[in-house]
Amino acid sequence: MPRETKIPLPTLERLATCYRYLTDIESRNVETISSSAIETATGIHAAQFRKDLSYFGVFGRPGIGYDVDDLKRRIAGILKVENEQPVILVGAGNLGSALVGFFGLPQHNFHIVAVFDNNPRKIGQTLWDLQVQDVGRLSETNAQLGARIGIIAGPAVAAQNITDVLVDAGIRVILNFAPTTIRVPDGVGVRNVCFIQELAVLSYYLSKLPEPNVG
Amino acid sequence: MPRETKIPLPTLERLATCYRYLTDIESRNVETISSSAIETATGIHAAQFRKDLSYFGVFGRPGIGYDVDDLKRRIAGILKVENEQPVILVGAGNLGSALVGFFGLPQHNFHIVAVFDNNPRKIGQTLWDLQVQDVGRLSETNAQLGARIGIIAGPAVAAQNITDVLVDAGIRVILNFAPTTIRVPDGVGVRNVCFIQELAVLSYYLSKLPEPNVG
DNA sequence: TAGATTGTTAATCGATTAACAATC
DNA sequence: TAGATTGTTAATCGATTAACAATC
Repeated sequence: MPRETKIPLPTLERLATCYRYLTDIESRNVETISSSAIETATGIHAAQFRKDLSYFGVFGRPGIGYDVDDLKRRIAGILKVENEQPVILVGAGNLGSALVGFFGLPQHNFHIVAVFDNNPRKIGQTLWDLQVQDVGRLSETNAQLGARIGIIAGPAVAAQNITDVLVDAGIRVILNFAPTTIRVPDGVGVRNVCFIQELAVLSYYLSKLPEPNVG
Repeated sequence: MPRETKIPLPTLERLATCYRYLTDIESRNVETISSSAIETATGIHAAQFRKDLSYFGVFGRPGIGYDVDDLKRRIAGILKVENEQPVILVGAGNLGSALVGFFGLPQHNFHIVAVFDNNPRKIGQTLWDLQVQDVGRLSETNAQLGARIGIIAGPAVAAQNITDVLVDAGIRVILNFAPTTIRVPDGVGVRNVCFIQELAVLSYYLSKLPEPNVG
């Protein structure tokens, strides 16, 4: 099998942004869209967007632009988000609860099919339509469910243990909300979301901004 | 005033990661740490980390490494996270509630001092130690509080309105959790966190991973 | 046809990495 | 001193942008 050209990570992130945008405008009756219209709406540079698509041989029509439905389908095909995918979540705290209840997830074909925690006070409780399960039974449960996407919404101290359990249960990619670095074996993908780091970067921005209304 | 060298964004993100890590190990009695130990712990390449620090004239000792306390203080000074900073939050839903209750925020000197919503059923309710206020009074309230950091935890359809209100109220940097692109005037900083986009990128990873146990 | 917008190339820009003299 | 690790330079690498012939 010929190796696919290595796709830059920023390209994938931009395609995800674009896909989210196309989902937004689907309801409106727009048939075609140009790369510069996408730039206006999303901030993604038009030439860059066209280049991003060119990695995958996605084509618009010169002089016209892109068919919205077609473009959306093509990007969905690239990101492999056309079909429902089961997701398991570890950590039934506030954040975990927010994620399970987040209506945007099913809308984008991600379905949280099980929630786990190690806190006996939480195990057995109901979170929306799911019953919180003992994290000790995660592997067993996922043998049935077959999820390959996992979300860590537990505290930093537990994150590495949770990671190990997830990987053991066949999870192949992990979205980590715990503010700590987790180690995974080769062949497992991780993305980290860390509120505090985001705020820290914004704090730097803030310190560099000129003060308004001074003098 | 001589213009400071433009700092690469990835440098700031790495410094934020490093800072979070140094906060973690503060409790353990480690006095010094080398750039390669930081690489092991955080995945940040050692040479890159040293280069990152060099933008700011932060120095370790050849042959020894970095004094942990000193390094932490210096990075805090760069990111301007040494002192408590007030933060206001818009959106008292599940995510907003999770953020207000997130113990990691005060630990890192970010204090959510007010929560707003436009839903009459939520206004007046208590979220942890805060009472949800009418978003219509945000500007008025923030005139007292003086927060310059804002968090958007509302739905995508409301995000642009919320943004405008925040900017109007003197907010200078915004952490946006709504899955949509917001427009801000020049001089206002934004960072977006979008769960769905993270999952979409992971979904791509997943499709590229070799299937284990096949054949 | 004229106008608009594409895909792609080449030029630019910026970030990462390797290497090493300096130094604790 | 010998070993370790720094800060910085130069080389490499990769991503972004501008420009334009092709084409609807």
